[in-house]
Amino acid sequence: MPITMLSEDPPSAASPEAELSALEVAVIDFFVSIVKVVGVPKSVAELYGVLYVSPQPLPLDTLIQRLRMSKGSASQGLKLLRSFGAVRSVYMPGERRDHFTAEVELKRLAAGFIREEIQPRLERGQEKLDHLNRLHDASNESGPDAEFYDERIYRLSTWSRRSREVLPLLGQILE
Amino acid sequence: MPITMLSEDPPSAASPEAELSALEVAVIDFFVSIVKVVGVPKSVAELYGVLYVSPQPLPLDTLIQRLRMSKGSASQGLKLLRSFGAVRSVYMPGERRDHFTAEVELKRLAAGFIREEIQPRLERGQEKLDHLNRLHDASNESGPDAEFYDERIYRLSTWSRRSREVLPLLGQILE
DNA sequence: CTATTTGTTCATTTTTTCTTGAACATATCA
DNA sequence: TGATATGTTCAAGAAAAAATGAACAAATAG
Repeated sequence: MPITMLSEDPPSAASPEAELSALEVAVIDFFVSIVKVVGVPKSVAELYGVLYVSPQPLPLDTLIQRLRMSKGSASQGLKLLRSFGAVRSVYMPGERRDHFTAEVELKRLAAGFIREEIQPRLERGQEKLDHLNRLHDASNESGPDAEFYDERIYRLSTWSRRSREVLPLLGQILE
Repeated sequence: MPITMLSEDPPSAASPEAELSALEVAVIDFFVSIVKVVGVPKSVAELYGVLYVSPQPLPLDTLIQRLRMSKGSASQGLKLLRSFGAVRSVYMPGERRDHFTAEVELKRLAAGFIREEIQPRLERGQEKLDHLNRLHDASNESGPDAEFYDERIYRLSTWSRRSREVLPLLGQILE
């Protein structure tokens, strides 16, 4: 986020091509700094940041102009944000273009992210684990370390189960 | 993990340059499949996988030979794993080289990862948030959307606090 | 129906991240 | 001490991920 985009004026939806305000820059900066935790591209954090501090829903154009971002990135970023439920498109009477607004409940954000990003990975892990179990059952290992292998493989199943138990809880904990 | 490295033989620490066994490949495959959740390089998952199914602690050489990995990657990967507490180096009587063994308690693994990777990021986020708050206090905004901005900025603090509360809990939940 | 606006997809380019390998440091042995 | 073994660091190359921009599709206004 170039410092040169700073503006003293308050952010305004009335002027789509206005520079980002100091407030907007600071909010975006916050989102960009934490978004790496969840492995999402910076551009997505930028989009979310602008929508987060916008009193009005904004159309694609406005986001592109204010963030100096390509249409492709913006379109894909919004698609991702919508899949998480982090952004919704809002009907604006008399407006032809889609307008987007940010979902701001932490609980929902977390739930969407877990559902779309974490769960699928855990499922793929589970498939690998099934394969591993079949392999182990078939081999009928009987060396001196047989017990060790049994234990380690069994432990993976425990991990897998534990993770699947904890994830939904996480959603509940967040208020 | 090339399929050509498959071996029907049981994994053996006695033969450091032996091909990876089918069991080892399957275990590594499992770790590689889930490691993207935590944003750690594949090579690190491979190292951990080999140690996880090894009845004996293994030295760097062995890991390099069996995984066909460069010395640099192996050294750095082990450093990272040690920082998480996912791998410990073990004293082996009469052995000159360091030997490594995997920590297998999910609770400890999670705690180490949170401490080393998540917490620092949240702290940097908190700094950004402090900056944002100073900015907002100084500006003394009074437009029609003043309340809206107040609410959104306040909400970020709530998120930040909530995250810091939940993380330690996570460690406790995992048995 | 046609022209225009709006939005998506995807091949290419750019950026970031990971891996390698060689130089350097450190420790141990003879 | 010098020679060898072990391990780390880091610049450069390779691989992966993200961003761009142009072609395409869909919708709507005239």
